[in-house]
Amino acid sequence: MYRTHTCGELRLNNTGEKVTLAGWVQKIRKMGGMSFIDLRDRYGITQLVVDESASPDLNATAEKLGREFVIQATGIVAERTSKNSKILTGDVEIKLTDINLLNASQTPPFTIEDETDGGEEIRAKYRYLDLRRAPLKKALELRHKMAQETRKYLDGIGFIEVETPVLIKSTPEGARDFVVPSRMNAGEFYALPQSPQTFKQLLMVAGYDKYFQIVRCFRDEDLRADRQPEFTQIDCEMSFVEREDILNTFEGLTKSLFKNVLGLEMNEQFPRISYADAMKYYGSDKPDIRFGMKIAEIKHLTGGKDFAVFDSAEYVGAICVEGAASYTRKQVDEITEWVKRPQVGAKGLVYIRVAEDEIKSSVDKFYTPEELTAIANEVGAKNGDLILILAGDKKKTQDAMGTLRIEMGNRLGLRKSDHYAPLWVYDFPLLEWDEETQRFYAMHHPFTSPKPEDMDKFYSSNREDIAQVCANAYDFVLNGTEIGGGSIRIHDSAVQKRMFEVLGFGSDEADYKFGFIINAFKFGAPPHGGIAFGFDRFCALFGGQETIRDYIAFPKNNAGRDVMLDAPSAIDATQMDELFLKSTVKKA
RNA sequence: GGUGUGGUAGUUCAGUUGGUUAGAAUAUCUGCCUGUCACGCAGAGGGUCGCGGGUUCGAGUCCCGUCCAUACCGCCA
Repeated sequence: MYRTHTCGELRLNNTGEKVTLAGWVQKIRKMGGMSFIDLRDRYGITQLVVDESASPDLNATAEKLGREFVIQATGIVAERTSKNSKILTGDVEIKLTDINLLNASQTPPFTIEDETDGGEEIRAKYRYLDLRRAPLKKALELRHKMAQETRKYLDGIGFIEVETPVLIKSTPEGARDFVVPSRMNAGEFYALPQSPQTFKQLLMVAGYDKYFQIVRCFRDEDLRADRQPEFTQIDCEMSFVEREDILNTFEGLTKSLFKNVLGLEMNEQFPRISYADAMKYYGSDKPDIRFGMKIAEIKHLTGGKDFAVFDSAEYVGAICVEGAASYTRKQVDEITEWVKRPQVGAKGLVYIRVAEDEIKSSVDKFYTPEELTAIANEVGAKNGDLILILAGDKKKTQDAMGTLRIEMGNRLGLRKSDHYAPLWVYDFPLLEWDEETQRFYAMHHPFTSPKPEDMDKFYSSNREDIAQVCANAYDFVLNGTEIGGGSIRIHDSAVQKRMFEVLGFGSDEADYKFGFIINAFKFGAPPHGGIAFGFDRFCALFGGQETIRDYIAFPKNNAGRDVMLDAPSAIDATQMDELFLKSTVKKA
């Protein structure tokens, strides 16, 4: 037996017991006649003591130890003379009688501590060392807990977890597919699933009316702090349900996760907002409602004063930044520069300072104090507030207002990571017209059902009508991050056929890409719908982080590389030949 | 594909107007130290200043190119 206890469990009531621990040497403090060794494992840190009572052998072994050596240590649990309240085992220490060196270690390239001295890159290369650190360990433990609670909850309400294949068929709509060449079928490729979408719908046809899966998905698109090429979804589908059934079911799941993982009781129903209102009031389809600062359209208050910028603008939007009237000219200029960056894309920024005795703006030339006060009233500004105004093309300016709102929320510290504001967004547009390719694209995916009341428009021959069709789709948003999305699906093969027609697929093309599902729908498809949650993001938000990388044991870097494995990499000529591939670029 | 930021000791960083032998902290090693827990004290070793080219008497510093990392935009049904 390697150990009798872990490094995290010994307490005062173990005093006098002979114990054996095994773990990694976190730190050695040599005091001359005695030494302290911090021994670490997954469960904690326990202090070992080598003092004058130790044998020469023991002293010799202790002398050789370095950081991250793996040892087995036997001794007697003793109460410390000076206790350490920072660690759970801080009241006790082990007076060593024996050390067994199990494995030496090279000096690690960075310190294995909560606040490491290592940067991102070196830690990614030595991920197995980074994972020894407590913050990463906590992240993975949180993820584990989330997964277990999800399974427990969904199992408890009758869901069945079904695994779906990873080698599937490429359907080049939406994100790019990762593809896998087939050795047994010359010149043909599998694709890795972007989601198990079609399979879960086929499971509905098969009668498994409550399905879920915690499943890996793959998308070959550029990465972000919250986007990895392979990521995990909590993927769900239900039959004989309407939108409300799905929303209530997964609101229940979310509440149970909050309760059982974070200890937060959320008794209120989650707020719900339409896509149109989300855009209008927050300039985003995933509003962060941890703070107010709603956007107000003020075009009607700005006209006819010869201010060309506002007069020529399709849209004028304003937000009220509470308490920011004290911002200096320099600070306002800096925000102006910020909104003019290409990433935000505003042409300029108009401000109004609302102070006790006067109302002052960057457009005083054009507007009287009374007119400015009318704007202040419209956005609900009080004394001491600063109003920020952008104008221009409606869609772009709304987006920019949304970005500015988030930025001001950050600057004012209104986006607290330990405060959770869930939100459902629904009634998304079904389709988006793309000028470049002159066709509609599905905003969600091509199996999303139009809202029943929009069915007439859906069958209209007028492009404007079709563009206005609302989807029976919904997103789950937490703190301004899109966590989940889903829809009620099309289960009628005629409607599905119309959808492919609207998307500009010929019936041959639709058959080639989606023939299996069109066929399946001819055999009694039940009404169904579902949702998928981005599990990595969900975990990161529960952990109070914006980046998902620490919640994935072995993530990829910004360029989609695994810098530890050095993948992707070239393969040798034999492998290439077997797969009917020609070497064009790199040699191994 | 684009924009910003960064690349200097094992690691995290500083390095002024282009000017002597490129510094600090931490890590490592050596010695001292019997109650430390960010131990302390004394000392030592450790550098292709990402890479290539250019300007210059002289480049970590300026210019051009390139690679890498990172955040964002495009992209992500």
